[in-house]
Formats: sequence, structure tokens, C-alpha cells
Amino acid sequence: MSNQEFVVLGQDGDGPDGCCPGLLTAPLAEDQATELAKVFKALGDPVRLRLLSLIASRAGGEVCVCDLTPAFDLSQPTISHHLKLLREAGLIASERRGTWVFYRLLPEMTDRLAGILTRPAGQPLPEPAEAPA
Amino acid sequence: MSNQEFVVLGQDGDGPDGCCPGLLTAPLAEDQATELAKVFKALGDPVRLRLLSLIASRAGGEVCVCDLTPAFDLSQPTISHHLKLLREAGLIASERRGTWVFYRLLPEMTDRLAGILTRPAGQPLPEPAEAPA
DNA sequence: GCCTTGGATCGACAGACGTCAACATAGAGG
DNA sequence: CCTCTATGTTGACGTCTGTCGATCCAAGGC
Repeated sequence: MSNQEFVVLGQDGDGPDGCCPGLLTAPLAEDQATELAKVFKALGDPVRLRLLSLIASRAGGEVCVCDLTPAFDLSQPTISHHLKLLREAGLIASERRGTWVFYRLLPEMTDRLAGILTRPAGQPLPEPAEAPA
Repeated sequence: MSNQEFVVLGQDGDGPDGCCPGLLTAPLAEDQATELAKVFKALGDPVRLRLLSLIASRAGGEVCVCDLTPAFDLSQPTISHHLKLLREAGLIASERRGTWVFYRLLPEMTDRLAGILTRPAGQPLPEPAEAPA
């Protein structure tokens, strides 16, 4: 447990000031797109979004699986499966303490996604073109 | 064309100052999660991420489909299909001008996603709990 | 040791998704 | 009209995904 099998998502791309490197400014390379898509795909499910929300908004920063499972009309293996996908995406991490397993948010990844989706202040937004090349 | 069939994603949830309502702060209701998941699912594909990146980073704000298709090793119907999904997710909009169709980014949606993924400044991050209820 | 409880893993299944070839549609220009 | 080019749509096919029941593993208590 407590494994961190997620990819670091090319942390070198952006400047040290925390500004976003791509998606809205640069054409985004093929392998970068593949890595990013894994994370967004992990967020592309209502159950996983609610799981992440429950974990992130928890006072204390950690949630026991035994508190997550009864919040859904789904079987325990299904919840475990979704948690695994969120973990493999680098969005959460797990740690076993005694009988229970606790999950916590990894804010680095959500911060990173937020930066990727943020455009650099005032986008020019000029007039439309007339015809392609 | 130029249709805007996307959902507005519950624009009422957040304060007027642009602060984010959920995902990292509140447990996120079931229907909100369903709507949000559609958008993230649209981003959960490498081809669509690259398409969105190409459109958003284009100087001029608009891209002709004829400029997008040759950038991929995919058939034209496949590109058209991905563009449709991005459009239905509210991430881009299309407009026909003469023979060509131009796509442009809808920054409201990416701004919204960035806000949703942004935590409200200093998250407390207290010590872990000891045992569940 | 044995049993109980909390979670993860496995195997199977229906439905969703990405892809293509074929066809349909919309303008532009004869 | 007719044709050509640029896009969207349809139908089909293989793969991926979400879900479950059954099973397995880890830790604690007896």
C-alpha cells in the first residue's frame, strides 16, 4: 500500500513560477497528451468525481474506505476499483493503518491540472481569419 | 452549426467572485458529478486533448478543420467525431464560413474547470485521524 | 490455531467508446 | 443542374470500461 505508481506527468514543462505550459498555449505533444488523458479519464466518471470530492473535502485530510463505501449504491469491489483508478492517476494515495485503509488527496496533481487549464491572463482573442492556407 | 448544445453545468453554485464551489471543498452532489464527468470524459482522450490544444493555442483563436485533420494519423470522420464530443462538452464552438468550418475555444468552460480544481488557498491539512466511527 | 472484519483481486458480462469505410450534406464554381 | 471539395452522419466492428459475485489477503481478537 501507500504505493505511488502514478506518472509524474512531465513536471519539467512549465516555468518555475508555476505558470502553465500547455493545452491552451502550446500544441501539446503526443506523449504528453497521452499522459494527461489518463488523469482526465480518471476524472471522467461521476462515481470517481464524488469519491475524490469526498476525500478532498474531508476535514482531517483522510478518509477511511469504510466511510466511502456506504455513500454509494455500489458494491464494495466497485468502489475499490474506482479508488484504484484514482490512485493510479496520481490523484489520491492510500495508507493502511491497522485494519483500515485511509485515502488522502494528492494536491500536486489537482494543482497541476488547474494550471494546465488556466490561460495566461489576457488572451488576445483577435478577429477571425478569412480562409485557411 | 454554431450550436451550443452543452449544459451550463450549474453556474449558480459558486460565488460571484469566481471562487470554486466544489470538488475539493464540498462533497459534490450526484447530478453535479454527472455533468462534470461528461466534460472531463471529453478531455480523457489524447486525440481530443491535442485537438483542444491546437484550437486553443492557435493565433487568431480559430482553426479550420482542414488544418486539424492532417495533424493526426486518423480518418476525417474520426476527427469530426472527436470535435463533436468536444463541442457537446461545451469546450469548443464551431462556425461555418463558406466551404470551411472553423472551431474556437470556449474559455468559460476551461476557466470553470480550472476553478473547480483549485483549492481555496491554504488548505489546513491537519494530522490524520485515528479510527473511523 | 480459528473466526471475524475490512479491502483488494479475479473472472465474467453488458454497455460504452474509438475507429473506419460508406454515404449524406453544404457551398462554390462552372 | 452538375461536379468538386470540405465536413458531418451512419452503421459496423473490436476494444475498453463499469459493474457484480466469488474469492483471497491482512490485521485483530478469541
